[in-house]
Amino acid sequence: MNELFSKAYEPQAVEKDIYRLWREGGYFHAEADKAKKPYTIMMPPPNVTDQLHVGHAMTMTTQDVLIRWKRMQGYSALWLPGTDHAALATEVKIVEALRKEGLTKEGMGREKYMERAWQWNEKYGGRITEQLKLLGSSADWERQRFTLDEGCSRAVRHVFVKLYEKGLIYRGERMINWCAHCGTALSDAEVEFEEKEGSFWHLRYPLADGTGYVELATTRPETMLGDTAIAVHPEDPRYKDIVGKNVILPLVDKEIPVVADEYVEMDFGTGVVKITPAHDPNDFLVGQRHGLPVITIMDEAGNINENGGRYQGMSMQEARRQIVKDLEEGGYLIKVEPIKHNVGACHRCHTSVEPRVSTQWFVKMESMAKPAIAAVREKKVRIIPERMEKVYYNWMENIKDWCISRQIWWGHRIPAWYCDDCGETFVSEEDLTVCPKCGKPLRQDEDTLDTWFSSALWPFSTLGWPDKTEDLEYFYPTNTLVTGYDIIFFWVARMIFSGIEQMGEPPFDTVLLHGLVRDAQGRKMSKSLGNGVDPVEVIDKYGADALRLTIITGTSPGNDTRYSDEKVAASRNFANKLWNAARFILMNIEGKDVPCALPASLSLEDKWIVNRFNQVAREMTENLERFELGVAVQKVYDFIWGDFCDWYIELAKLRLNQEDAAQNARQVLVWVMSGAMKLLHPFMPFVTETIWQSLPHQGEALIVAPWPVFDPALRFPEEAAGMERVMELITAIRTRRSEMNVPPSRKAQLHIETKDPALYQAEAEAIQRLAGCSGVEVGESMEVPKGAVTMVTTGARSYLPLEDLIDRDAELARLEKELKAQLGQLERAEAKLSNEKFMSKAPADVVEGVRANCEKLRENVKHIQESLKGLQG
RNA sequence: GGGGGCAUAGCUCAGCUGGUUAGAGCACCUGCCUUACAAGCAGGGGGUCAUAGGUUCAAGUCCUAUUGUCCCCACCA
Repeated sequence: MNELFSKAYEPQAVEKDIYRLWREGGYFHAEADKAKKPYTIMMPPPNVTDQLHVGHAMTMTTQDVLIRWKRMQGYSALWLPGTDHAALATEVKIVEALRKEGLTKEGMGREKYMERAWQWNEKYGGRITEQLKLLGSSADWERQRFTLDEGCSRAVRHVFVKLYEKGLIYRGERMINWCAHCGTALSDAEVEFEEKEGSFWHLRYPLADGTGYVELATTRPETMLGDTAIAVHPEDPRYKDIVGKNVILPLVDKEIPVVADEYVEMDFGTGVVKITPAHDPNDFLVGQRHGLPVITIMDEAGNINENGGRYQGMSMQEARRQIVKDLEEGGYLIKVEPIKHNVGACHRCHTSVEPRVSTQWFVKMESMAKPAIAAVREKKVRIIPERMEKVYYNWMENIKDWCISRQIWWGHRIPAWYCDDCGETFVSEEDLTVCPKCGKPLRQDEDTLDTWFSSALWPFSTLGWPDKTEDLEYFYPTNTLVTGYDIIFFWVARMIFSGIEQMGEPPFDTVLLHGLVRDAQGRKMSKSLGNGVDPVEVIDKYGADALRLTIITGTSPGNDTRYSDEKVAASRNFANKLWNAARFILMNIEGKDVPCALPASLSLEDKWIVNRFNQVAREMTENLERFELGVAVQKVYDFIWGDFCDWYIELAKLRLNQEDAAQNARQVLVWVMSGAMKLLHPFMPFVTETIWQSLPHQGEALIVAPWPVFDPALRFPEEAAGMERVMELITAIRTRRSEMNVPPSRKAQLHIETKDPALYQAEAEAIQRLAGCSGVEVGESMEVPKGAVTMVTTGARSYLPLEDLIDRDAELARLEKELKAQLGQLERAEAKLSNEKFMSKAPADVVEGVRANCEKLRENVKHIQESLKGLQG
């Protein structure tokens, strides 16, 4: 026997070797193979600098289950892996690393910085892919890509130029979200709103004609430096007279007009709004409508600029304090009211974003959003769970232009060049140096692109696009895109419109959205809470299979799940269960020639287990097709533990000791175990491969073994039902013995009264062994033995004489209780059958079911009544 | 302000298009080292399926409302 087969499963001892076996076998690699159908998953590229967390474990396990299943089904299954340069997220880390060395990016200059960034990237990046391998990810590592590699960069430039030429990319002065800490513009999707305690400062702006003042309220008093008007609602009777007049902007001492605009809500605050077109998106629009000047008062570092007069150089926070103080001293502050309001924060660093007008590059969204919406509406792209479609529509239908330029250096530099001499702008796939118009030197745009611009192209840029490659032809469009519902906007939506725009068809047919993994208390895992789980540690302790099983068990698409060590321990126990079942089989086939094939003749229990296996194979396939991974794995778990181990192996033990029956039993054991390993393999690849390799098998590896297909020749419904009646009896005896505290050593002769003696006779030995009887007597009718307990089960009444152990009154009471229960059920069933409406409206098979049940209950009742009579008499 | 999820055993969750007596894992109780496994085996207790209505022959499942809880979007200064 294989000496690896220690009593307990030790994942650490096998996982590395098995992974190497797969890689060396080249099983992860997929080719454009015309003889096979393609099945493709594009791995959502983790950030280069990421460390494995349970969220990755969820995403990757889900994808690996699907890809392994499809590979076994005979598809050319490509799971294309890679990493994302994660522009801003990574730059933040690089800058931080430099800071520790006392360096700044500005200090070292762009060229030096990029050199260092790439070095840093090489050193710290890529750890994530090694960690993904620990999970068992069967991705095609030969095709691994990086969003900043040469091919992806070429695709990015190609798309940029194409969209620019179509007028879908433009540069302009617009209101954007500015993160002063990161020093860059952000897209709307990168702003998170957090509810914060703030203040509502009520201010008094004097009318320029000296006839009084106007009261207004603001949450951001410092922006008054950029006020170019105040606004009231045109219908507001309170302010009719002042529209068109000027007020004096306090502290700045400048006259600004009072305008009327419907944007103002009369009921909110005082009904007067200060208008700061440069630092509020709504004010910007009001400003445009009224031709107001736009005065930017904040610089890129988040400080008050030269337009801020004596406040110049202060941070926005400092300026606020000083301005409030000055307003108070000047008598302009009426009152301060506490208020809860939502404040936008940078998705990366969580500092408050400041709305700010600046010149940026944008992608025009309207025309691309339309076909992207239609693709989902028409089910060209199916979103699972379906309810998430609404989230997608809602975003796509209200989408604004996408700000794609970032004032950082790590990323795809915008392929735009400016001629300072003639003022022309050139956008080009090739680097330009001199102005094609006037021959003067050109200056390239300093900015880089939003990281999601390149990941939006992932499904085709990774297959060689813009070249027309064989891979692209074969694998595009891809099939299943697996990701968390939290990045529908960032990524899924953008891939869909990019795929349609560039390739003419959506990049995948299905989006499978899984939930988030939370901690045991249901909280989001986060660094600040310190409740994160390191999957590498979990794998070390329990094994990758246990982690994978835990993550898939009990989850359904789109629903969050909780992680706990206890769950992983339970999964580890299941791996151990498999291991021991395999050990048992190996012990029994050692030195014998046992093919992995069903024998010509099958016993009752063989037919039962084979029938069950066949059924489970079908149910699993159905559930996998519906992406119900949690249900699918539950089926095979129950089959292996509940049916195969608890019943079939125990039944087989008998036959293994009988010369004539042993070989058949061995073959069925091997065949079913091997088949079960196939069904479980996508979920628990390491332990199943290890076991499968140890058992007699055909083919070189389980990872490429054919997925079990439902086989009509293996249906044995009659025999399976018979076996289940026998099992019901065994359980009933065990229960009775346990209830009566009969010690296991105490055995008695079992009498079975049944209309189907052949069935029980055939399984007499099994019943004797599993129920702990001294012998079994079967007959069509028999006298109730004295001092016996009675078991009424489907199709049989059985007696177990245990005279001295029986409390006659207790046994009577028990039978009475059971009779009552059965009568109650019978009554309900009969009521249904005599209910005309039920009989006329319920479908025939339901009626038939009730009728059959009714008959069974009547028989049970009869049996119990007879037993009662016997006991009383 | 708009949208959505969840609410089932002490805990974590299944329960597909409504159809016999609502399931599993963990925890708990009882008895077992039955030569694959004590990370195990056998048995057991425990649920008026959040609340109130409604549809139906039939509701955990469908509809309406309510309560609690979590999330997403919007961002009225």
